[in-house]
Amino acid sequence: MASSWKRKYDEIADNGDDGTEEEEEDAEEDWGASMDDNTQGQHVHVPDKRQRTLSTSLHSLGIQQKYIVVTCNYVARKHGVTKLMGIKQAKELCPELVLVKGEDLTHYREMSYRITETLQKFSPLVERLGFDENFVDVTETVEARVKSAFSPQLNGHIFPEIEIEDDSMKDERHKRLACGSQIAAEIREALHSDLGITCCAGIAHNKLLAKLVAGQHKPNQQTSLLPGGVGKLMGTLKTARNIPGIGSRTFKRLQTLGISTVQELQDAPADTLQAEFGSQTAQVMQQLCRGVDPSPVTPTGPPQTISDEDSFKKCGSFQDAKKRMTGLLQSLMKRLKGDGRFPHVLRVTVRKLSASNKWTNRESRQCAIPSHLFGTQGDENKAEETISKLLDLCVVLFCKMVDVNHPFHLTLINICFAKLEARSKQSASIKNFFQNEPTSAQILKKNPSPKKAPEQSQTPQRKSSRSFIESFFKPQQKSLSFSETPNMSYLTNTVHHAPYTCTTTDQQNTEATPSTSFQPDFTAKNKDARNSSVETDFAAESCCNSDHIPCSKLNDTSSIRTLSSKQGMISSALKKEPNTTSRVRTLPSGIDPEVFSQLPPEIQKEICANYQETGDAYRTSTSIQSLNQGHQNTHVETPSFCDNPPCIEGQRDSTEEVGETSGCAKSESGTAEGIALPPDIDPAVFSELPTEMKAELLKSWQRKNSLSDSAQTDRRPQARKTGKSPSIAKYFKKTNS
DNA sequence: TTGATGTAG
DNA sequence: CTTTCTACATCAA
Repeated sequence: MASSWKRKYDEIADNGDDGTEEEEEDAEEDWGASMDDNTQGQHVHVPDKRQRTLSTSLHSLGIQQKYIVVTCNYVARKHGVTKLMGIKQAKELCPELVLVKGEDLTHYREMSYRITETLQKFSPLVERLGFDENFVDVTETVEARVKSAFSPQLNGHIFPEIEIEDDSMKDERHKRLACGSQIAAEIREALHSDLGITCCAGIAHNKLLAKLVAGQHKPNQQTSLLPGGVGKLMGTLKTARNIPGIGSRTFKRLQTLGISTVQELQDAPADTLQAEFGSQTAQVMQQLCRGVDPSPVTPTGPPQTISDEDSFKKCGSFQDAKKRMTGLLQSLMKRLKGDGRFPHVLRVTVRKLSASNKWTNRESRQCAIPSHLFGTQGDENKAEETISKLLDLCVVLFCKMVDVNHPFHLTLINICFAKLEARSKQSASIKNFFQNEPTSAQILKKNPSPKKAPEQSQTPQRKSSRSFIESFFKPQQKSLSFSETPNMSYLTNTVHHAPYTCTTTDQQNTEATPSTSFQPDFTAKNKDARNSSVETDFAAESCCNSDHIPCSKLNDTSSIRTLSSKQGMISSALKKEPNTTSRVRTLPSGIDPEVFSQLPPEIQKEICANYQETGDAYRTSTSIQSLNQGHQNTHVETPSFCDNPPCIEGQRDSTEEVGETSGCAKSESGTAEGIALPPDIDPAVFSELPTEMKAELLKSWQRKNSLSDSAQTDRRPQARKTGKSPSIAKYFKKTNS
């Protein structure tokens, strides 16, 4: 059923898309597959009546993400709907357009992994390329079959489409190709019967070619590349941009050199390319445009990061940002449960609205995740607690990029868990925290927990995968280089078999080894697209609600407060007790003092830094003020760091002070003594700096002071290049272990 | 190691 | 020329 509808959809899509790029079509098919599922009635998104109509392809259908139609079927296209078109416009053009939400990738992801698991039954060498494509190296099976004397018919299409003479099968390469095509057919059948998925496959002797041939016969078919067809296949590409590995940026640079077509790239002088891209990249491109791709099929292990993001028209308040981050953390935590590992690094990325760089402008900040956050065994009811702690970390990172004291406009927030490692099983004693942290982590790393990460079991540790283009350098397969010549690739539309693996066949004529690529049109079951409410606000967790007050107990000298109550309280406290060093320490919310005290000093520092700095900043602000003049005299508006009006008061006062004092003189003298430095700056070192440098540094600290931000990181990705004050700062940091 | 950038689907 | 979501690699600092 699924497949039949799918087939129809594909045909339609195909017909409708004549002049367009291949790759785009692939993508559409995949989304189409998901639509297919909706018509199955397993999920309630599309009414029954519509299913019928949809299945006869009379209805306009689109997949919606946010306010965009990411893809749509041919019927919709007839009405003028296109990819990435706004919902509004699409509805105007096509009022009866049926939209299916496609933001929640859960089901796509799950199906994707089931597909690669299925492929792994045929060979452990399966490399994922996104959610819907896989390369499979079937060399071993091919070798075995070739030896068995049985010579199979070639299954599926061939490229180019020529008559094959009878004795052509005497050519070893053809035999291998035929075997590869058989395997591809078997794989596709397995996908169909096990998962109800249809796909295309390409069979060739390297990944590049397998991927490219796969697209020759679109819906649910497979194509094998004959040894002599490489040149012709490359010739089918309209521009060099269509070569996998040459993205939009690279292509623009090529155009700069007057190179657009594959032919032009092939003809381009090596030095010209080298001058523009460097020798390595240049060489890779030269190989690619000739259909040469020595990169091995590198088995994909479990994901190295787990991230989730949310985009929106505007996020302009701290409160809002926290809600969104909370929502992201919640879904991330759910995903984490299914994985046997825990993240050790947390990264927050934002995209600020900016006139020019609308899409390219993402900024991120990351930090280590204190191990105790995930350390405990029972994550049962701890989830919320963990989320609240993570949120605090996120907020800190967030504030390093966004000055919440000033109006801001974000269009995206992403939270990423990285450095995924097995959790420590021992109910870590305090000692473990201190000494063995890194060690035990490393040990554990070598013994991955037998959890249930999908492909984990079979797959090799970790692939040292490289980006497409770079990957071509590395493994110089001897076999390939000499046996060379042959170009047989097998690629199936949805399935790529990459038959030869460099590793194995040392001397073997890899030439014959087929590599297949599979691109299943996996059908995701779109169970609940509904919980992925787009712009919906997530229930804010208690802890992040602004007015929520202090929590836990105090540790000797430390007072704990929730982040939200935060600012106001912190600043006022500091006012009362301006004396640095021995002052009360304020910890972020949700951090248990006892646990905190057990953390390695550097982690403690990390956690405190921002809060301390905040305090410092306030205390310091007046003295620094003068330096700030030239900068932005005014803008003293309310530094409403907290979302929570009530607690802003104290803070507001203090900042306003700052503003008012602005007229002062003492431009640099103040720098010496009366000023508190950020915690990670050694006063001794600082005092020895040239005054102008001090001024420069103070300025930069002051700028971010208002908030938290220890890293004086305020945006400015470019600051690095100009190498100014921010970057200078690091040289004066205390060596913190 | 961090953060920006490029690529891919 | 937009704008979705996720994942990975490389490279400069």
